[in-house]
Amino acid sequence: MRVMTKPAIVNIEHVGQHAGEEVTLQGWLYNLRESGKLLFPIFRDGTGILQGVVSQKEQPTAFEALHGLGQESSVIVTGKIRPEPRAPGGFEMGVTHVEVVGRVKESEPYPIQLKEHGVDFLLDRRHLWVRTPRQASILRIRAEAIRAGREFMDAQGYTLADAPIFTPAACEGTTTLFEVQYVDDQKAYLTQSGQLYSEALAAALGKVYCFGPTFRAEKSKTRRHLTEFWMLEPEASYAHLEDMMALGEGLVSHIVQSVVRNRRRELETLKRDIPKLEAVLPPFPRITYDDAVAILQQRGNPAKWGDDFGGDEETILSSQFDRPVMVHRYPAAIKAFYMEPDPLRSELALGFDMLAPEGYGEIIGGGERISSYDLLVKRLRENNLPEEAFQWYLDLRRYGSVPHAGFGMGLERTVAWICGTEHIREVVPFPRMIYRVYP
RNA sequence: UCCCCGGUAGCUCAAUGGUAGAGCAUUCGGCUGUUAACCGAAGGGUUGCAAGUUCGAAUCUUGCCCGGGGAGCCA
Repeated sequence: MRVMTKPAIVNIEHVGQHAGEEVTLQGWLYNLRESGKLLFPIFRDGTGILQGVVSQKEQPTAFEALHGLGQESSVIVTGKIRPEPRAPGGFEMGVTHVEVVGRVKESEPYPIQLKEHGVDFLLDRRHLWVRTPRQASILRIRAEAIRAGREFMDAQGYTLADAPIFTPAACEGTTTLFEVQYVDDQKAYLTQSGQLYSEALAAALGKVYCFGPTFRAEKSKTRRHLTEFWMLEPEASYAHLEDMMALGEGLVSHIVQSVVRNRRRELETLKRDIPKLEAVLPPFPRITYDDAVAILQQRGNPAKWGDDFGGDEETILSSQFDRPVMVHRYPAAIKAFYMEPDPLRSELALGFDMLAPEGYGEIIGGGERISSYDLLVKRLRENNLPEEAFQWYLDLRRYGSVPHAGFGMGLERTVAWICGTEHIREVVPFPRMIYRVYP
C-alpha cells in the first residue's frame, strides 16, 4: 500500500528551492484578483509574498474556499510550486487545497488597502501596518542591524553590560526626562542615556557597551525624533577620542555591510540605492569643527564659530561626502559637561559626532570623558547640576581614574538611513512620539 | 513653547460663495493569465467642533480640538 506523506511546510522566502514540489504555506491572503473562473490569490507569510492560481474547473473546492475571501484572512494552502515568469517573484503555486483559519468578515473589511494611505491613518493602525511587505522588510533590516552591531562589539572585546532604565536623577537636567512614580513617594526617571553607568562598568570590565531603550521628553516633532529610541553605547577605559572614531566607523560600516549582505532582498523591496550603501567602508572622513564651519561658510551658510549645528548645517556637511563624516573637537561651550577638554586648545572638547549621508543627521555622538576629579566638580558647578546626585559618578574619579571614552549610536536614525525611509518612525515596531502612544 | 500646513464617504482625494463628487474598499452581476486586474450596477456624508458674515457657507471670519512638518533641544 502507498504511504501518503504530507507536503512540507515551507516559508515563501525559500519557495524557489521547492520548484516542482507540492508544499504547504501557512500565512495570510494578501490580495485576491478574480478573473472569471480563474483566481489569482497572493499569499504572504511574513517572509515574502507568493502568487497562487486556482481554476474553478480543475480545483472547484479550493476555488470556492478562496472566492470572495477577504484580504488578510489567514489561510493554510497546499499546492505545487512552479516557475512562472508572469507571477511576481518568478514562482507560482497551483493551489490544490485551502484551509481558511481565520476569515475576515465582509462587514469589517481589512482597513489597510494596497494603495496610498495617510500617515495618521497608518499610525493609528500600526498593529496592522507592520504586515505590509515594506514594513516587514524594515523590521528585518532593523533586526539585522542589531545583530551585526552586537556581533561587531563582541568581536572587538567589548562586554555587554546594560545600564538601568529607572534612574534616580537627571544626567543633564530634568526637563527632558519622563518622571515616573516609584515605590511609595519616591520619584524616578526613565533613562536618557546609559553613559554614566557605562563609565562605571568600563572601570570594572575594561571595555563595555550597553544596548537598550532611552527616553527623551523633548517636544520635538520631526522626522528624526522619537520619545523612545534605542542606543548602542560603548565605553572603554584607557581609550581616547581617536579610538572612538575608529570604533564608530568600524561599527557603522560593519552594520551597513551586514545588511547589504544578509538583507539584500529587503533593501530591494524598499527600492534602496544599494551601491550607495556598498560604498560605506572605512575610512570615513574626519573633519574638525573649525573645518566644518569653514565648509558651511563657503556654501553660504551663516554659521559662525561657536554655533551648534542644526539640521540644515548637518545636511550641508554630510552632503559633501559619500559616507558618514565625523566632525570632532567642538567648542566645549556647546557640548555636555563631562567632555574632556582638548589639551592643545582648552576651548575645544574632545568630542565627535558622526553625521549620516543623505540628510539623516547625527547617528553617533561621543568622545573622551573628563577624568580629573577637580575639573569634573568644576563643570558640575558651572552647569548648576546637583552634586549630591553625582557622588557615585565622582567616585569613578576618586578611585583609580583613567582616561576613558565612548559614544552613543542611535539605532533608529542609523536604520532609517540604511533603509532610506522618509521618517524614523517607520523603523521601530511601535513608535513612541510626542502626542502619540497608541497602539 | 514658537512658526508653517492640513482635517470632506471606511480609505485617497476633488469641489473657492449657488443641488457634495470620483477612484478604491464593501455588496450584486460579468470576465480562463491577472499584476494596487478590468467592465457594469447599488448602498454609503451632521464637510473636525462652536459661533459669526451672507438670500445662500465644505468654501469667508473668529475661537477651540486633533494631526503633520520644521525651529529650539537632541541620537
